[in-house]
Amino acid sequence: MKRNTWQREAVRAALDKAEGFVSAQGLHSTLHATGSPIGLATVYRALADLAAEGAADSLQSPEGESLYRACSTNDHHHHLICRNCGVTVEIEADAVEIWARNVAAEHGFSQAAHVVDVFGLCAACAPVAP
Amino acid sequence: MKRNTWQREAVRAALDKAEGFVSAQGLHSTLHATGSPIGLATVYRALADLAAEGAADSLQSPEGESLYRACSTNDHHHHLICRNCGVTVEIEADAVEIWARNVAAEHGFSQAAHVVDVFGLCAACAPVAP
DNA sequence: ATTGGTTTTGACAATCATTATCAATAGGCG
DNA sequence: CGCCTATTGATAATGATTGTCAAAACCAAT
Ligand SMILES: [Mn+2]
Ligand SMILES: [Mn+2]
Ligand SMILES: [Zn+2]
Ligand SMILES: [Zn+2]
Repeated sequence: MKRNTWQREAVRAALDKAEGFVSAQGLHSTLHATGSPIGLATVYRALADLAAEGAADSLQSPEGESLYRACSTNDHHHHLICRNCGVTVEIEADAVEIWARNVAAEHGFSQAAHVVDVFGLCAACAPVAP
Repeated sequence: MKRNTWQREAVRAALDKAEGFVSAQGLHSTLHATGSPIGLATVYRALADLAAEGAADSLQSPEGESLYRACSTNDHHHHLICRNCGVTVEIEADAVEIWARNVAAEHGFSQAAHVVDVFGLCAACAPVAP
């Protein structure tokens, strides 16, 4: 049985407060900055748990770091992410879902999953990082 | 000026022979297995160069490892990848390109790039890894 | 409220991929 | 051939992530 600890709640809360996708290291830094003595390994475990139970979305940054986000919906969706400030827009696109399913089927692939993310500069960041 | 070394050619050749996406570590192992004394750092550098000059495609595996492939075309395209054996199918889909461009524009994002990959089990691997 | 079994934590070590060093090596032009 | 310099590779360093395990915290049952 899963137990309730302030550490898990702290991670959940910090993830909710975050503007966009954040790394485990980054979230740990943020938590420490606010006075929390939570351990780094615990942050990693909490984020992995949240992702496993569907309470958080995760993706690999272009640099290969694992990033997490508390999304507003638990339905399957994708993201438009600012590569400068991390702000994220949730995107639903049935057309892409159907396309992915068909592409896999047409080539005899089963148990297909897909990674669809768009990275760019948000309107606020476009001026500062041309 | 860039010099020609047998190491660069060895990496290029090994990448051509590979069925699908491979990691730097994996390619280095393969090269060693065939008797090549090439160094690991050199494989990393050669792959980075090939990717930078557009001669190879690269992507992040779901586990966060960088994978490379010598694709048949240098045009922009995406991939359908067997997560068991690595065999890869190159996919072109204008509909997805247009969708990605529009999604970014609609939300005021500029300099947008996208990651679109489909992972599944190829027809040959479906039986062995249900 | 106290107990006791089980889960969770966290400091630290261990992994693993990737990158940085830097002396030795080897292209390639004159 | 000889020199200059890009490249190599053994090795150390880095950085994210995971493993270890004794101590601390949960929580259901007393
Ligand atoms: Mn989708
Ligand atoms: Mn595309
Ligand atoms: Zn931004
Ligand atoms: Zn396969």
